[in-house]
Amino acid sequence: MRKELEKIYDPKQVEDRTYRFWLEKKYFHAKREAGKKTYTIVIPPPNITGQLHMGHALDNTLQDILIRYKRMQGFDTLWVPGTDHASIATEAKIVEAMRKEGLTKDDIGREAFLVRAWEWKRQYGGRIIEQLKKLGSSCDWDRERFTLDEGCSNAVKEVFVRLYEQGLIYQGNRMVNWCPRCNTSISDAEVEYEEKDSNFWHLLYPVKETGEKLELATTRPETMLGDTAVAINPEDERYKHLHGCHVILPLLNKEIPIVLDEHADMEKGTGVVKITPAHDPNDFEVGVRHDLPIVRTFTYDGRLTGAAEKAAADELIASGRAAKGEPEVLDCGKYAGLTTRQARKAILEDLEAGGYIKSIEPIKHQVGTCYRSHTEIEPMVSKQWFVKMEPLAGPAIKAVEDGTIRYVPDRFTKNYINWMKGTRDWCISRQLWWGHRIPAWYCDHCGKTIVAKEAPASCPHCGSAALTQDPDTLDTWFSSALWPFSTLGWPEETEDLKHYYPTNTLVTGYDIIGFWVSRMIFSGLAYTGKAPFDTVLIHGLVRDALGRKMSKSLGNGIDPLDIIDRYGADALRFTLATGNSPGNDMRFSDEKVEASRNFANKLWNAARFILMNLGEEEIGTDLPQDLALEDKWILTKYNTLVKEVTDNLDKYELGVAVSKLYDFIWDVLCDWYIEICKIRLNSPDETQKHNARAVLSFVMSNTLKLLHPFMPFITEEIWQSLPHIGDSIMVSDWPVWTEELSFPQECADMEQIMAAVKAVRNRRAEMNVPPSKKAQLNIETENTALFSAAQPYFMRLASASGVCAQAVPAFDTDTSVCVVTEGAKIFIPMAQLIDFAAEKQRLNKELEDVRKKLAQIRAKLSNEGFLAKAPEKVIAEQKENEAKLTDKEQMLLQSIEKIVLSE
RNA sequence: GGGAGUAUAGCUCAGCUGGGAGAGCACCUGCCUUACAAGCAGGGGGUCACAGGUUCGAGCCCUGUUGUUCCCACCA
Repeated sequence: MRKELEKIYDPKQVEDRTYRFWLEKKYFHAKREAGKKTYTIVIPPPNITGQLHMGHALDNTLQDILIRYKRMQGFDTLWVPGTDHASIATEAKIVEAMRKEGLTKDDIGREAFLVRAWEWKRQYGGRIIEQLKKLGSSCDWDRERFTLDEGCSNAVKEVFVRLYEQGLIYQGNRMVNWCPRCNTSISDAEVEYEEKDSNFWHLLYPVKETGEKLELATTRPETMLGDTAVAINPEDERYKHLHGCHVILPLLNKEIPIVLDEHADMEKGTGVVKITPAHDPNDFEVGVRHDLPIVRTFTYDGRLTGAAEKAAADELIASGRAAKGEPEVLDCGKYAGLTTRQARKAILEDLEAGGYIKSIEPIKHQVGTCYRSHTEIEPMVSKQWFVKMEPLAGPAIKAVEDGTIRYVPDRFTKNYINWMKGTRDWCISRQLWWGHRIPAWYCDHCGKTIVAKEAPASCPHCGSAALTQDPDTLDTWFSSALWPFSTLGWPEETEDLKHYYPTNTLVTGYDIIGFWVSRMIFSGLAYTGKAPFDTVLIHGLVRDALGRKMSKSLGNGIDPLDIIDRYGADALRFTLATGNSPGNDMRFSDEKVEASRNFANKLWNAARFILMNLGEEEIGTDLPQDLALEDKWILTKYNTLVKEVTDNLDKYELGVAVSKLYDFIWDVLCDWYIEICKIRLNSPDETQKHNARAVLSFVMSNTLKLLHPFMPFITEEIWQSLPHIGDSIMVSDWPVWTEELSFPQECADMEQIMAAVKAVRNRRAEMNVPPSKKAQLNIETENTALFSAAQPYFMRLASASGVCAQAVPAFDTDTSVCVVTEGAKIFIPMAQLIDFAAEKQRLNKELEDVRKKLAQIRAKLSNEGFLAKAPEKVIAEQKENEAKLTDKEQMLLQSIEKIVLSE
């Protein structure tokens, strides 16, 4: 029973139903089939706080195309889905929600906070999964994972303990980027630079020994209370007399040394730099070199320190439990408790009053901000956990250099290697609650640190049972880095891990190569001994129609769900695949989706036409024995398409593959083949009818397979209506190129006729002859058999009333219009319809064009260099062209003469 | 400061290893030709950013210039 299809394709009638059908049939589920090659992708896990945006839509469309393609090719295919706990982003949202209730984290405590967080996850974590399903993603939902689930947490602990034992994780007082808003440290990669207006304040610090005033510039005067030195360049002639001297720090009246350090750039400013080791990364390094005291003057929530903070720090230092490099804390006295912004103002006022400000110079300044909250980050010395990168980076660079892992497109290799080489130690501890808690305990008694997967009962050093776990959690990316193998069960040697790891293709945007891809690579190599994937397919950003980044603040984001609602998931996927070449950004606009929607509708109507013509006849999936010229032509074209689509998918040129499909379906299949088939479908000959139906059905059904990875819903719907074997197109066999469907001679013949049809149409259109006005075609050709047999084509496609083909010139050329195409001169006797003057003008223009081209070719052919050095094939081609054009020139001259005669 | 991308029709972009400039949208003309007006047929429109170079031949390769986008580092 065949369904009656609607005139306009309605995705809403099809998509949800079809998706449920696939789920029920368990087609997405990977079964670990012995003897089959595997193909595995792990999804870049979206944040549980997130809503599906265009970036996700693109990323997942590309993955689904690859997965569906490989599945049809017979691979044992697994696409692992899941979500990311996104510690900093999620925590921020929960804190924000609590703030509206008038609550803070400290009010409710860690446990109650985590209860809320899990509740949040329960409520929103599923949302984005449902949205991915709307897209048609064929993920194995039975294997869905979450970065904070038991298995992933186990993997995290395993890695932490191993790295600690290998000395690759260490704890230390180091300069970190502190976000006072999020109240946590963040990694270097999480700092974004934004240009802001600011000032250079030129300050004057009195020199103790000479009494002169030393001028220096700063952008952050509020840090001056923490200055522990002033640096000058050892080579700087201007200040040689100050070597070994001291300055008096204004406001505090504290004596601090003048140190000699390369960091002081003689070219910049006055060549003098104030050194604040606790609050500037460079100054910290200077401090280490000169063994300067580190004086912290900011609290972790961005205020100036006071007596209480000083007392706490003093006590810690006195207890002897402070780690090496623990900073001193200053009681900032009258400034204590001010925010850094308030402190800047107050300190500047006091400096001004004391005559310490020489001048103020406005500048544009790149300021580091938190990628999450966009708050200005404060560099702070604080005790954090770090991963030592150097030993891990080496193998990760090698794996890409030696081709174990390949970036597509290749240019991102360089990008990656630069990142890897430049990377500093990775700060992995976060002062947050939502995340993997660091598996480290401190003995309250002896102060030693214990790192273990499970909480130890007592201190292995002193036996004390009084242990306190490190309150911090790990950077989200620490667990994401393990994603390709933690999701498959690592560190357990699970069947899935053995079977599906290493994975194959990782699909992601270039914006997280540093954050994520590089960390997965070194993690995979270090912990599993294998590269986690063989190919990294990089795509660009989806921008709006004006080329701007889609962002919340601009409000120019386009909601993929809205697009699906209006145009269907297939149209969205097709749009995203079509404009896309690896690594390049793309612009998204409604017009493009409309074009895709129109394409879907075109396909739908072609299918309707075929189904309508199949009638009640039972047609198998085989081709008929007796193929017509047009059948051999379309099959040859189809066969080529199979090869092109397959090759381009293998090269990850998904955009090229999909545009080949578009051209074939629209131009070749619909505009030509279906039109030609109408001849036989309307004929009374049942065999002819049957043959046309069978070939149409064959070509459509197999073309649908090629299109299925791109437009899964509509292809399934149509495919099931056509004669088919099996339950679903998504598990049908991917077509392969075959010699049997290659008919080069017939293909060339057909194209000769098509060229003639086009020429006739063209001429008629130029002369404004309506299609209803039929005309006889008299064709002078050496291939009379072909053109005579083509009479039905000309009648159907070129408004011919009849065709007469002869080898010798025998037509009444005086009353005919002539068009010349390859292999034929066609005379159309409709002199009475023509405006002779216009026709003559047109012919002259064409003659001019032909002669221009001819001159070019002749210039080449008379060039001795060309004849000597160009390949024979090219020379032959040029000669052939010359002959054709010469022929055409003659024809045109004759035609012009005819017109002149008949005038 | 270091690196990468990109510049082709009015707009968005293809153009594979050098060998007669392409598509979609937009525009113009003619068609409701019983699958599709979300359609069919035809058409106009380009100094391939600029300047050199290599080559018999350059949109494509090399050098430089300009515009534009992005990444990394630094900016006391």
